[in-house]
Amino acid sequence: MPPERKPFRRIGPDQRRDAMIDAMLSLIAEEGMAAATTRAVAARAGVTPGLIRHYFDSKDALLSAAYERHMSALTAATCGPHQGRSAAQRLARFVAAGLRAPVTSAEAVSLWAGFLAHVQHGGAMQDTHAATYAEFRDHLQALIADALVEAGRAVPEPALRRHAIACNAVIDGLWLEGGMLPDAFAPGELARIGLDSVSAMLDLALTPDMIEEEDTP
Amino acid sequence: MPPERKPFRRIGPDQRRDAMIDAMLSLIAEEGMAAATTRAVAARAGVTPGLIRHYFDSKDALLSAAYERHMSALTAATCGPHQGRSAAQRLARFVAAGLRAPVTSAEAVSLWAGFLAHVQHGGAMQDTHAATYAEFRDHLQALIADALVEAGRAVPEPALRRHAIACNAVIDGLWLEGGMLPDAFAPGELARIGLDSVSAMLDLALTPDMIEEEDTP
DNA sequence: CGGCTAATTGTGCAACTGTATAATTACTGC
DNA sequence: GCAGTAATTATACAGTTGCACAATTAGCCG
Repeated sequence: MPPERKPFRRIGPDQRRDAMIDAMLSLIAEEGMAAATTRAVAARAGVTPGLIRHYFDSKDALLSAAYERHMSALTAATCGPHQGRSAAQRLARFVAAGLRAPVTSAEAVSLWAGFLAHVQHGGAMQDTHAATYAEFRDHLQALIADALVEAGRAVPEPALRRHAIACNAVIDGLWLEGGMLPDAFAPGELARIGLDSVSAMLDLALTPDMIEEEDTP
Repeated sequence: MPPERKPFRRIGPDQRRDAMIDAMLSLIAEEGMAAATTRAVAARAGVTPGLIRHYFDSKDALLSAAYERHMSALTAATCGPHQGRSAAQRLARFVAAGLRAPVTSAEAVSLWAGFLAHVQHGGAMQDTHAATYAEFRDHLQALIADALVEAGRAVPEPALRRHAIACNAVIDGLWLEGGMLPDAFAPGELARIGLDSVSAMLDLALTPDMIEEEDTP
């Protein structure tokens, strides 16, 4: 009797890559970075450990790919093309989008936390980190500038930078709290607090009705 | 010839414990959580790996002790007894203290990041986390309440809670940015931004002169 | 000075990790 | 159909890790 070997199907290379990245992400989110071993990832992806090395140069490469995917998903969900009649409305929607699921969620924050330590201590992940951070803050600063100009206020660049730093901080802080203590806030509460805070800091009215869905097609 | 054995001195038990905790903390801050193995910690503490188990039930117990120490150091430095003539001044000093070294520093944030992932996934560290967080926010909320009452403003409890959440978020966010991009901000810049933000959010004047050192003994 | 105790050392081990590599097999083009 | 090739499996290996345990020794108390 021939030794039984696991049967398998060949699927598209991109699909396999994605399956492994998905497995890695869900493992980190659910059981933490320490549990995300090559064997565990392979098992969850329904493959043999050896296959990981066929698609990625090393475990670190897989980790980098996973990090990149997670961060670009977050950025896309927040910075995505928010339509709005006014600049103020676009800003309001940006703030609210970042403080709602799926961006603000226990899984997203858990993942980010798992990666954070690895980002700081060398590796290719630092580039992704810097790029993501810069994109987010630049986007926010542009939205703020537009909204202030729209309101007829000329703000010099240093003050604009400070505004962007501060608004970014509130959003980050609320995002963190919301992800780490999911039950401590009512749905929509964080978005409202974020809106109020940014309003106060910029002295610019951002009202809840700005973020409501539009039913007019 | 008798096999040479490492000579050693007996030092107070508390001192040894502290040495191991120190070793663990500096190791995590400098080289990340992954590098903080029992052997590495023992080596840095100038001790044999076996001794760790004599003082701590497990590596996790040492980790918990280290986490507790780091967080209580942070809390003490921020919530510490800030004297001030007015409630507004005490609030201003609280904010500024949290956004200055050593609280806001690459080491402190690196350490926190290293622990963060472990906190979320079980263990005794969650209690420390919850306690630290609650202490910090309650302290902040009390300071805000005092400052608003002092200004003759009666604020209902739900609004007060939202204020505390928002102020806490700005401080956390700025702290994070400051620790992760230490060179992106001028000295004192974060404290100023924090002060301005809290001022705007509470509609309460917190001026830079409130946080200056007093020379009168 | 001489023992007692606990602090400290040294060694070993079983489990696990990332990775290398050879052996198989499912699919593709002819 | 049939060969060729890339995808996939299986196995093995060297290094590390946390931890257990017995052997030593420093300091204290009489």
